[in-house]
Amino acid sequence: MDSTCMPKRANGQKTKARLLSTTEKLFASHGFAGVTMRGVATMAQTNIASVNYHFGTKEAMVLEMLKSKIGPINKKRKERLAEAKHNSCNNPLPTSEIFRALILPVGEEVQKHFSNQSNIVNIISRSFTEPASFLEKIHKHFFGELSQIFIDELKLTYPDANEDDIYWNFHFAIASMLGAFAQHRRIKDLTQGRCNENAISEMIKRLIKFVSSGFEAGMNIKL
Amino acid sequence: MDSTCMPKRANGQKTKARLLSTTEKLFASHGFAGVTMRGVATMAQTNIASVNYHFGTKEAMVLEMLKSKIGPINKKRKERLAEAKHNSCNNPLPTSEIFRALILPVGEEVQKHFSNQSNIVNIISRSFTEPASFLEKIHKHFFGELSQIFIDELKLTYPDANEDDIYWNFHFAIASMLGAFAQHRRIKDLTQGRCNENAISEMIKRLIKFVSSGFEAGMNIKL
DNA sequence: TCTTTTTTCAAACGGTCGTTTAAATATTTC
DNA sequence: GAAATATTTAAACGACCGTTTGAAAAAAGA
Repeated sequence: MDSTCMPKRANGQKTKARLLSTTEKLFASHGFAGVTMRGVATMAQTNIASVNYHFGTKEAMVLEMLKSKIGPINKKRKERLAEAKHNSCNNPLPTSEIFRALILPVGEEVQKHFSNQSNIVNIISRSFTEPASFLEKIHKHFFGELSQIFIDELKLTYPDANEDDIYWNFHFAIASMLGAFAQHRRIKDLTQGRCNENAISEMIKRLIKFVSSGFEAGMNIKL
Repeated sequence: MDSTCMPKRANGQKTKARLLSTTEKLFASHGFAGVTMRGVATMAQTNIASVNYHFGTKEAMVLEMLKSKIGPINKKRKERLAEAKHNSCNNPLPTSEIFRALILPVGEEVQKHFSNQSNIVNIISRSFTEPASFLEKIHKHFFGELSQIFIDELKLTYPDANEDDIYWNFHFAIASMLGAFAQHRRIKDLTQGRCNENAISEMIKRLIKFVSSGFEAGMNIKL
C-alpha cells in the first residue's frame, strides 16, 4: 500500500479505465459473449494478460463495468424520488412523478452518450437478457432494492389498490422503459434519420406519459 | 428425388425435427451464441455432422427454427385483425381490439409452452437483442410488414392523429409486450410461485389494458 | 438381388476462446 | 544508488467453436 493512493505506474490507472471503457462498448453492442479478452485488450491498446492482472477474470471485469454504470443511475433515481417527495411535503406523489424519477435518470444518460456506441440502456437491457447466472445476481442486487423503493412509493399513491395490480403494472412499466430504449433499430426507423438528442428528449416525455397512463389504467382492473 | 416425399430413413425427418426442437430450446435460454453444434447434436441424440447435412450451417439452422416459430404467430395476428375488422363491418376498431390481435397470439403460444424451457417470447425477444446481422434481416422480414399492417389499422382508428404520435406509442407498445413476456425472472417473482397458465392468462389481459391505455393517452400529447 | 441415393458417424481441420506462466520493464520505497 | 513492488509483455496452455472429410450404414429403386 502507498500513501498517495495513486497508480504505481504513470498510466496504470489509465489502463484499467481504458479496459473498462472498452468492455462497456463491447458489452453494449455485442453482449457478454461479444466481450472477448483479446478484443478488449487490443482496443484498449494493452496486452491480454494485463486484463487478467487488473480484474482476475472476464466475469469480474464485466461485473465491475456494470457496477460503475448502473450504480450512479440508481443513485440519481433515489435522489429524484426523495426530492419529489420533499417538494410535495411528503404527500403521495402523482403516478407520473414517480415514473419520472425512474425514467429520467436513464434518459439523461442515454442523451449524453447517444451518438456513442455504448448506450447505457443497451447495457442494462442486455443484462436482462443475458442468461449467465452472475448477471442474475446483478439484477437482484441492482434492481431488487430499487424496485422495492418505487413499489412502496406507488403503494402510498394507491393505498387502496390490489397489490397484484401494482406488481403487474410496475412490471409492464419496467418492460416498456427497457424495451423502448433498447431497440435502437426501431428508434432510428421511427425518427427517420433525425434521431438526435432532441428526439430522445421527446421520446422520454412520451414514454413517461405512456407508462404513467398504462399504470393508472391498470389499477382496479376488472379481469 | 422420390415420389413419396417421405424420409429415406425411418427416423430421418425425426432427426431434423429433433434438431430444430433442440435449437429452439438452446436459443431461447442461451441466445445465438449458446446454440452450439455439439450441444444441439448431443441433445438431439445425433452426430454433429448430421447438423451440417440437414441445414448446411448453424446460421441456416437457427434461421429455419425462427421461421417455423414466428411465421404461424404472425399469421394468427393478421387473421385475428381481419376477423375483428369483419365483425365491426369494416368500421375503425377500438384500440384495445387492435392490440388484442397483436398480443393474444403470442400470449397463447406462451401459455401453451409455459412450463417448457423454450418460451416463444424469449425467442422473439432474443432475436431483437442479438447483434448478428442475419437476425436484423429476420426482424425486417418478419416484423416490418406486420408492423405496417397494424400501424395502418391504428391510423384508421385515429384518422386525425399526428403520425409521430402513432409511431412512438406503437414502439412503446411493442416494447411493453416483448419485455413483459421476456423477463421471466420478474414474472416468477411477481406471481410468487403460483406462476401457472392462469397467471399468464391474467397477465395477457392486464397487458392489453396497459398497452391500449398507454397508447390512447399518448395520442395528441402536449410535448 | 444389385445399384443408387440418403442419412449417420468418427475423426480431424484450423481458429478463437479464457486463462496462466515466467520473464521483462516501469515505478516506488528505502 | 539498490531493493521491493507494481505493471506490462510474449508465449503457451487446454478447451471449445463451426465446419469438413471420407467411409460406413440404412433405405429406396431397379
